[in-house]
Formats: sequence, C-alpha cells, structure tokens
Amino acid sequence: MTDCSPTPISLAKLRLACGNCSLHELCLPVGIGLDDVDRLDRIVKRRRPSSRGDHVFRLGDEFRAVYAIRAGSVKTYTTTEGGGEQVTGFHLPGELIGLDAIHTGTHPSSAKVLETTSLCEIPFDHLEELSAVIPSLGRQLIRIMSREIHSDDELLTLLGKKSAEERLAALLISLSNRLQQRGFSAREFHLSMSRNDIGNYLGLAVETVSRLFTRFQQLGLVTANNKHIRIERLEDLRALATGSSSCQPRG
Amino acid sequence: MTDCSPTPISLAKLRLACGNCSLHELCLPVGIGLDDVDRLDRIVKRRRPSSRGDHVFRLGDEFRAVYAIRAGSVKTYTTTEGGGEQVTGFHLPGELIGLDAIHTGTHPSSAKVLETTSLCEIPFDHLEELSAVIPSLGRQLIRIMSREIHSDDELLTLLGKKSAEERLAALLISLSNRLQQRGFSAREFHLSMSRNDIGNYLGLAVETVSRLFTRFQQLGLVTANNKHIRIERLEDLRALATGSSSCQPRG
DNA sequence: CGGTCCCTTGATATTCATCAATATCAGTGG
DNA sequence: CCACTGATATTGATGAATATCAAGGGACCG
Repeated sequence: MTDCSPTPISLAKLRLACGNCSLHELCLPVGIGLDDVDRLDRIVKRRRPSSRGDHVFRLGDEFRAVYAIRAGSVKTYTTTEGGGEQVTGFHLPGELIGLDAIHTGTHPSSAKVLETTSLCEIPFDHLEELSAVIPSLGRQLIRIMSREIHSDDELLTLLGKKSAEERLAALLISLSNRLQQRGFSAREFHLSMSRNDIGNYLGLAVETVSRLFTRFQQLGLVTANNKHIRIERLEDLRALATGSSSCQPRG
Repeated sequence: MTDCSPTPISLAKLRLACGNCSLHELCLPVGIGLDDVDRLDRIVKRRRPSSRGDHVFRLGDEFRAVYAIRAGSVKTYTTTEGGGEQVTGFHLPGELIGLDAIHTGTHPSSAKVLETTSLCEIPFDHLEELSAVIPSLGRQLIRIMSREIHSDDELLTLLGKKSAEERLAALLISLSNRLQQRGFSAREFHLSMSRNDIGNYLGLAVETVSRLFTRFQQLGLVTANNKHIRIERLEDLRALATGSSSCQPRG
C-alpha cells in the first residue's frame, strides 16, 4: 500500500489519465490525437503524493525527467556558494519543473514540495523520442519553455525595478491569476510557502514581508490570517502590482 | 548595394555559411550531418549589418523568426506600463534572441542593436518544419532554451540577493567569460552598452554604476576608460562577483 | 564650434535590512 | 487536554545601502 514504486492502481484507468486530467490543455498540444495521448500516457509515471519538505530533485542530481505538478505546490531554488538559498519560483498545478536541467544534464536547482503534492514524472529520453514522432508534442514543449523564459524576464523587472510593496502585490496577483486559470478562487487561497520563502523569492527580508502584509491589511487590500489569504480589493491590488497606484487607503 | 533585401552575395559561398561560421558549435547540434547543415543554411537569412540604435524587433511585433547574432551585440528590454524600460539582457555573438515570443506569437520584448551588428534571421515556421525532419535540431533548440531559463534564474539570484558591487562584478565576469568562449580577450573589451543600460539591467541607478566603476578602479580591479574595459585582477573580480570576497584593496 | 547626450561627483533623502524582543503556531509527548 | 519545544511571524528601533537631486565635465556629432 505504501511502497515507493509508481502506484499501479488500475491500468485501464491510468491509461486514460492524461486525457482526463483537468490540466489537459495546460500540458498537451491542442490538436493532439487520441492515440498520441495514449502514447504520452504510457511514458508518464504517476507518483504517489509527496509530502511537505520532500525533494523532487536536488541541485547536482542527474537529469532524468521533467515533472508536471498535478496537485499541490513546489518551490524551486538554487544554493549559492555561501550556502544561501535563492528561491526561483513557486509552481502550481499544470506547471513543468526541471526544464533548466536539460542543457547540462544535471539539475542546477532543487525542487521542494510545499504541501502534499501529486506529480507526474516524464522521463526525458522518452519525451524526446516521442517528440520526434509527434511533432506537435515537441512544439508544445518549446512553447512551454518560451513561456518560462518570458515569465522569468518579467520577474527580472520585478526584482530590478519595483518597490517592496509592488513586489508583494505582484506575487499575490500572479498566484491569484494562476489559481483562477486552474479553476480555483482568485480571491481566496492558501499560501503554501512561508514568509521566509516569499521574502527570499522577492528579494526582501522576512520582516519586510510581514510588515507589508500588515500594511496591506490596514489599507483593506487583503485579509491575511497566517497562510490564509483573502483578496478584498483585487483591482486595487492589481494596480499596486503594476505600479499604477500610489496605494492610498481607498480614494 | 544598400538595399534592404537579404544580401545575395555569392550563393555558393552562402551555402556553406553555417558550416564555416565560427559560431558553428554554438548554434548547431554537434552530430549534425553535412546535408542537414545545408538544409539549415537554406532557411537562414543573413541580413546586412544593422547599426547602433536599430531595432531587431519591437514589443508587440508579430513573431516570425528568431535571430542569431553573428557579430556585434544587442540588448533586449521590455517596456513597463509607466513607460519605463527594463533591460532583460545583453546578447553576444552566437546567442539567439526572440525565444520569448514563441508561446504567444507576439514579441513580449524589444531588441535594440548596441553597435554595428550582423544577424542571421531564422524564420520560425521553417525551423519547426526542419526540426521535425532533423530531430537533433529540435533537441538543440530545446537545450538552448533550457540554458536560457537557467541563466535567467541566475540573474534572479543576482537581483534578489547581491549587493551593487557584486552585481557589477558579476556582469563584468559574465561578459568576460562569454567573450573568451567566443575567442575574444577575457581581460580587455569594449562595453557597447551605456552606463544607463548597465544600471537598468542590474537594478541600480546610473550614478551608482558610475561610482562603482570608480571604486573598482581605485581598488585596482579594472581600468575603465569610458567604454573600454580592462580587467586587471580577474580572479579578485570573480571572487567579488560570487560574494566570496570582502573587496580589500589587495591583500 | 556649439549642442546634446552621457558620464562623473557630491550632498541629501529614502527605503529597506538588520538587530532584538515578543507573540503565535504546529507538533510531541506527558 | 495541556504543557513544552522549536519554528515561524509580527513589531519596534536603528543603521546601512543605494536612490534621488543637483551640478559640472567630457565625449561625440553635426
């Protein structure tokens, strides 16, 4: 019941897992044929849920597979010379992690599970073979990587140009958007990462993050109960995130 | 002589351009066959040199091609709501730009030439077709994009965690490494970008960049004559860049 | 040679990090 | 169920790093 091999469950059921997966359109090419879905299905290993603190992979690990998140959340981070950590991303269902390892064959970052999380493991050699046979699969992979590059560039702007307030607002808006896109509430959600992780990711001290949450509450922008977040004034928060607001306590 | 169409020159000569290009191993899969090089050659459009200030593409432009830099340098940047600019990268010969546009079909950033620069234009639809026929080409593209994602993540660490000194040192070291890899001097080179661009890229004010150059000179780390840079103590600069030094004026 | 842009330098202001103390939370075992 | 423990969060006081403001000096271009 609790062994570590890919959960076998019912083969017939699994066989259609990708086709039925709610993340379907997030990770599959739009026009992919049914038998192609089946072929993809066969190379994907569904792993039993990981729990908070587990590593999906670690810096230095040999690159064998990319991972799709089915449920839960993951943080990726690198370790700097001094032993310091830099969080490079928070990843939600439907997202692919491990893409940065392709070019060297070794993971240049680590991935840690933030809450109970289900992952699909996609062995990369199989994915490459399959991409050669199903061109739209390769194209989709390239598209996903392109999006990744673009969103990293946006993050650069965030860290390079924005104030602490704008950064936190931007993170909350990003999470809100991504959750909504996946069918969750845009206004109310659970922050699976610690304040420390948030600060690290945004390039801020923990204390600053904490003060910001307090200030946002005073301004009536959000209600934050520990990890539970409720966005009260979504548009104002969005305005703050894009820098087009001066953050007044309601005009 | 100075029309805008792809320079025709000698067809026979061009036909082998990719094979002879000094950037060969940077943009071609290692094990690619001769006739495959030929096929790639045929889809690549060599454009006549662009001059400083020219745009390769602009934010909002329809995505048609990616561009390889043969000689010269390019900066990429996005424009924020407030009209502000965020420089997202400086690109040297052998690098590919425009990859962030693939997933939407519209360029989310602009690319501006920093000095007289030769570009190869690679129409993306042709590249996709060719990748379906030459699997190693598609794989190489994916590898290049993977590297891009990884280097963006490193930049995130730079902006999130490092001091002003460390940032500038890291930029100089990065340029030095990349130039050396391309056969140029690692210790002496021309900064084609303005102080403004550097500050923008590093998330610093121009004045700070200027002061840093002064300080680096006082410390004997570099000699900077306007745009001409000479690295005097490469290892010390590298140590500073990785944060493993306290920047003493020579111990 | 004049104009404009870019760079440098100095003085001051601001933001955010750091230090320190307390408070809260999530487990753990009694 | 409660007390205990370590991790995590909040809050306040202080300081350092860097932005901003202001002015002068070069470099490049017509």
